[in-house]
Amino acid sequence: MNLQQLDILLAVVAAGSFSAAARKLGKVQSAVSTAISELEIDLNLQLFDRSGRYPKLTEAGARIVQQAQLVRQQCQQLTELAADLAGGLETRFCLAVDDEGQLPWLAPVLAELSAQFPKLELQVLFPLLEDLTLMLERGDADLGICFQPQQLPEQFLRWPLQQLQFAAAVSTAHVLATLAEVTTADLQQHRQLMVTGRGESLEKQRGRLSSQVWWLEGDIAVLALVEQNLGWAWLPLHVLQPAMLQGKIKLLPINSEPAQLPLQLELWQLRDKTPGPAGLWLRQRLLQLKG
Amino acid sequence: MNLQQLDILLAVVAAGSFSAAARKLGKVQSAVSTAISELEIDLNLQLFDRSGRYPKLTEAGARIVQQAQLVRQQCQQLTELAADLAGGLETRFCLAVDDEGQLPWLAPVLAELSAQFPKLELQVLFPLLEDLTLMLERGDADLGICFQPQQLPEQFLRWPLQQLQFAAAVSTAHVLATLAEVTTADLQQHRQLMVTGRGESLEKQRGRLSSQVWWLEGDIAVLALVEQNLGWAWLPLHVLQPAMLQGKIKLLPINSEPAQLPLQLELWQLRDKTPGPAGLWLRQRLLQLKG
DNA sequence: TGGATACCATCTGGAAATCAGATAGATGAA
DNA sequence: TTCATCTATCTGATTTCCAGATGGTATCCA
Repeated sequence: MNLQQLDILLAVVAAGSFSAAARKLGKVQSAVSTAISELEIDLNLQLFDRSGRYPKLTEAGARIVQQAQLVRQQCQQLTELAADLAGGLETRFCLAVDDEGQLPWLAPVLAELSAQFPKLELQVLFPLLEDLTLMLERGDADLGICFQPQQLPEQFLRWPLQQLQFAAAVSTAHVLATLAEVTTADLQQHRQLMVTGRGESLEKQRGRLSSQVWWLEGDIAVLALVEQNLGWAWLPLHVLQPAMLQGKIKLLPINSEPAQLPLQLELWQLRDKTPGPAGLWLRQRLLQLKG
Repeated sequence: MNLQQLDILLAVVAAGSFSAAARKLGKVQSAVSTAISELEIDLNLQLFDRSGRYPKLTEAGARIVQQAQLVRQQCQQLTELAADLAGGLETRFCLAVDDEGQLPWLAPVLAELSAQFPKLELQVLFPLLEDLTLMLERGDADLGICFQPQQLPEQFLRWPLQQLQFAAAVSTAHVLATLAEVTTADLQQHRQLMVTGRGESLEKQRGRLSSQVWWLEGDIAVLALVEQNLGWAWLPLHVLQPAMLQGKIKLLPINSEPAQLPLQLELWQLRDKTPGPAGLWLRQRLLQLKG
């Protein structure tokens, strides 16, 4: 069996006769005739009923044509994939996002990415803090979305994205929730819930006020424990919102500083790495999203 | 691009080297080498890194191999389908069942059929009474499951299947449900709900007692209207059972005849039609189900 | 370091498949 | 019946395909 034979078979079905298919394929009629004959021999099946003026598909032939179309589609996909890869498309693209709390605004962009690069194999991971920079450094991730750090690393190219508002929150059942105004001294006396990566770093101490801290991997986990009244925490507003609307938690009104603390979100990429078309597209799309 | 090239590619990946693949394929090493080379030229992609002793798939090559396997699978399916069809497998098999109320016991058999003939294209229809015989006669259906008729047709081969128990039932809210014993005279005075096909026939009058009848296509519809207290009906016990357990309907105790009326289920096939392997298997399986 | 082994790329002549064109027979419409 | 159009088959020329030989390279081991 042969790909050409299948192509010819499909052409014959589309054109309605061997001769017409031959004309359309730029071949001689005899070529088509023999190709079909040999396909019939190979499959040990009569595909056409030639008793009339025009060849007519047998029932078995019709089934075979269906399957032949599937084969052709897969071949088509293969050549398209090859063309994409030859054009430099990444075989695998890994986006590292600091915390899955970003997903709500990120998911629509990923949907666009999927439409733009249907053959791309995408991986989205949520490493926190220094875990993310480590992945970028190692080349395990191609592009990173994270918060502006206190000490700026040299090996990365960085672009600003949107600002996220952080606020301090507690369960409505918490002692702090009863106060009309809260001081940092108040905060220091209660357990603080904080986000951590899997290693140690200075970065994760940012925002620490309390001496007693529980560390959790991810905003979602922190929020869950805040709801369970296990402490207070700084969290992005959009992560807090649903629980606030349900009346489970309350924002803390802090006296000496603004109740809401803005943090700059950034897009990172290893300086000496040239991204492929999907990486370029995604970078550009994320930057224009900011404006 | 070529099917052979893809085969060779897969063989190389499996064997780990061009030479080993050649040995396994019964070809010369040069054939494999040129085949891969030309595939690379066709796809405009480097599939292997040849810098080492053994060729190593590139990342792009790995993606291509995945897709090549899909192509091969579809081709495999095509040849298997061709072999099945060449072996006489029906391109399409239509089973006609008198009423979908039979499905509970029939579905497991169809599951077995699916396992036995995975490539078969099955159609299951539920024509009633004379609609079913018409479909068999016309060749629209290959095998029929229906009730033993009053006048026996000559053009069919017939095999007995199991017996089904029929009973008369009404809604628990019906006047007849209050009686401790019911006579045919009682039944004659209330609306009877009966099954009908889409045409007219004598057969559908069987079991008619009342002068006032509503006709419905199928037991399910009849049961639904019985539950709505729109009349009484003869129905198979296994159709009545769920509604009985829910207390929606009640069986009628009839004085002069047994409360339950058995009807013989039969398997039908056009006398001069030779079935394919799936038809033969299904017939045999249904008959051994009876014993 | 040098030899042995297994690997890949390339070349070449002969075998095999493929193709275009010609021919003959068949069908269906006018 | 005639004519246009179809399919099957044959044939010689071209092209492709293949096995084998050869040379260069990577890896292992003494």
